[in-house]
Amino acid sequence: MTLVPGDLQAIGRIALFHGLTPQTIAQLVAPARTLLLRPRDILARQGDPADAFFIVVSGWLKLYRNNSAGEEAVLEMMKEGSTFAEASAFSGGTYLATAEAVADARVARVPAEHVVRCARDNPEVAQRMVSSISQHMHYLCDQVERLKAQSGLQRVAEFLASCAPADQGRCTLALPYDKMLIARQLGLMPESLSRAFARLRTVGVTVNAAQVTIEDIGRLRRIADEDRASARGAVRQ
Amino acid sequence: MTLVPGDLQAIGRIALFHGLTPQTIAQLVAPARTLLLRPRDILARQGDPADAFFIVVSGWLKLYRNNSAGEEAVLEMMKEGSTFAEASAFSGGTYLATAEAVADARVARVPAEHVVRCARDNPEVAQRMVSSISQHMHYLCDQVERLKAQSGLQRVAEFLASCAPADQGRCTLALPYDKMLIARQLGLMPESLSRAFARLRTVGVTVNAAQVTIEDIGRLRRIADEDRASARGAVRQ
DNA sequence: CGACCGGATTGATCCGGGTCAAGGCCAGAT
DNA sequence: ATCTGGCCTTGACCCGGATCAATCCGGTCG
Repeated sequence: MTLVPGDLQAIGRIALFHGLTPQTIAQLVAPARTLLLRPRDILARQGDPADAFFIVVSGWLKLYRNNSAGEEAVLEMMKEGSTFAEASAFSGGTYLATAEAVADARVARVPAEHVVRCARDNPEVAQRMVSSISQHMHYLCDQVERLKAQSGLQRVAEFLASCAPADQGRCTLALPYDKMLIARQLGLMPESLSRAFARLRTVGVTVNAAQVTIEDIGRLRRIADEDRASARGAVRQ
Repeated sequence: MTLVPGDLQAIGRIALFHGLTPQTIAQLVAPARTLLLRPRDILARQGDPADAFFIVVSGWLKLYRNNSAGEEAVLEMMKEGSTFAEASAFSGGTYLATAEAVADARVARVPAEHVVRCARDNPEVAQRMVSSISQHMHYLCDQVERLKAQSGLQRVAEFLASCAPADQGRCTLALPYDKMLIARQLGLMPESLSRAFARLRTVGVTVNAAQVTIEDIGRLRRIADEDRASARGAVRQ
């Protein structure tokens, strides 16, 4: 299915392409097709040749890998504006993870060789692609750091803080997808996530189904940033 | 200090540049300077503007981040042939981690703007740079997967297997750097690494100071690849 | 409407690994 | 040769999170 004008608009809004002329963007996505995905549809499979680069227009997808024992490790969640596989498409490699829809989603698919050509013709485009890759690396580094240096409780606190629209103060929000996914994304079992939510009640966080209210976002951030021992102390009544 | 012929030779041998003509390589590293580092010297600091890209000619460096609580999380160890900061240098960003020598090291430093110019002039070079970035992403994805899906013991088993020259059979090897670093790289405390080595004795792994002998590398690999429960079972006498 | 099913919570228990402390070992300094 | 300090190992203990199981809840489908 070809892109509708709304898709093009959505793509123009994403940070990756900010500052590019509308013509450049139009040219870049000219041969793109929109894919409509339903939950459990697979967009790309880890290990397959990366013959395209993807831009999420709407919906949610999870990026995950399954190890040889069969359990899946969720690497990242993608929503509107997220991009996937730019590095692999560029370098002629394979997809580093499987991308699977977890809600109805619209995704623009740009053939790899077209992206490579555009980047070759227009250094500005090449620049943006590498910036985008760089952001992904940044995200992955953050994730490794968090897994090595934070407790599960702290990762949950950080996740909630990252969902909040502001940097401090009070807020209420809705969890973006189900708790099982949140748990797997944070490297926890669903039961452990439940208990983490329960412990966070002592610092003014209440979770009711998908509804979350946070009394003080700053406090949550501080818990995430402290060392494990202090964080433990902070949630004791 | 300018590059010596040996440096150029070493750089030509690394995978990133395989297949490029000697002239192209020479041009790429023409303005490079060699830095001589001693243990604890810092090559680049997380957050500083990425004004150069680095190629390790010899020695060992650790890439790490320190969180706000002050503890450091080791992301990666670099040795001869490793490259660092290509994505950041390319996109005009900042270094994503601190690079610090842990043994005497020689590192070639290529100014960022020169790399960008070379890539612009020569699509082949751009291609290689992105491939290199892609490999780094691959490594980071692997790491996230391991931290989320494997137990400490399994990560140790995988590390040892990755040090082994062969895929199966018996071998002896020397640990590449001290155990404290190995532990931090695997997201463990040094004590836990010691205990992991001790538990692996039951599957034919003996560690004596830096000397390791592995009876059956395949068995080690299998332990790393199983699920946590089976791996636990495998090391019970 | 009731049956059903998958997600979410809660409890009981177990194990991995972190923490704290003591001691061994080796290398370099005095 | 002795001292000293850093790395490593070992032991005792505790805590976080996994596991197993029961229950609950909300939505869907007959």
